Amino acid sequence: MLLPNPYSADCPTRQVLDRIADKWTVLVLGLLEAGPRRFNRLRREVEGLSQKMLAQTLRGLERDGLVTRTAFATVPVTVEYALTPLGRTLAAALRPLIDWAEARFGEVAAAQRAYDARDPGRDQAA
Amino acid sequence: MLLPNPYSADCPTRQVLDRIADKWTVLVLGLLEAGPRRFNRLRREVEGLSQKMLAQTLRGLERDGLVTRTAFATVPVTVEYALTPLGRTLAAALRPLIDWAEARFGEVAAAQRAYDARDPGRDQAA
DNA sequence: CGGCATCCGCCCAGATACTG
DNA sequence: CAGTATCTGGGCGGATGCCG
Repeated sequence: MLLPNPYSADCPTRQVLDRIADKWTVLVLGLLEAGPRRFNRLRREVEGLSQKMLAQTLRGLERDGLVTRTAFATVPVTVEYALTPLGRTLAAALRPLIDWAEARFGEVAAAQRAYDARDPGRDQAA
Repeated sequence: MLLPNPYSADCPTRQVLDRIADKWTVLVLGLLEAGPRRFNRLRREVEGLSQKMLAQTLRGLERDGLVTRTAFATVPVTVEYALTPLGRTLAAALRPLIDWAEARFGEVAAAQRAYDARDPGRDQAA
């Protein structure tokens, strides 16, 4: 087998990264890591996530074998989403990223302010 | 200070995650982790990355204090991009994700095939 | 409750041309 | 080489309405 190379356009790892690149995937996976959740609960817990995008995100995750969708025949119907074992391994791989964001966001924000405040024309020279 | 909460729309960590969510950021950071790179080299090494999107991505990374841009007064001009210390910590946090993609993409692809081949109407019930 | 279908506006990304 | 400027179209995502 050829080495997987995300820098090649047709490599499957690119598809995987593209899914992660989805605006909501990381957040949804993060919530499901704590336990199964119902549709509207996820919707409420991720601020700014529309019902359409949530449905779309969940279908994509289900298709990739990362979450399971289970419908209970209650009235009205109840649907629960949960991580698969594979999904749990991805959530674990994402953990350092979440931690980084929480630990370093202050430095990023400071860099942004410094960048925006500097002389617009200037340039790092050498 | 309030706890950073990526699930709140106005939390700065959301901005950080949104940057990672960029289609190209992870790939560019991955390349720069191996050492400084010039503009056109990056462009060539990431298949499918247009010059416009690369410029845009690099400007965003520079603004966030994750990469430095250094211009050499050669003819024609030479520009080199390199990770900052902060950028290196992010690249390190991204490593498990890259490794996951390379290790597990086969399972994801298999799940996709199984999903697409199944009876379109069916549904996981309980 | 948990969706799907439809419509639509807006932004993003590609293509192209030009510049220091 | 390393960009910026401008135009343009397609698609993403929001809003709304309907259904099991």
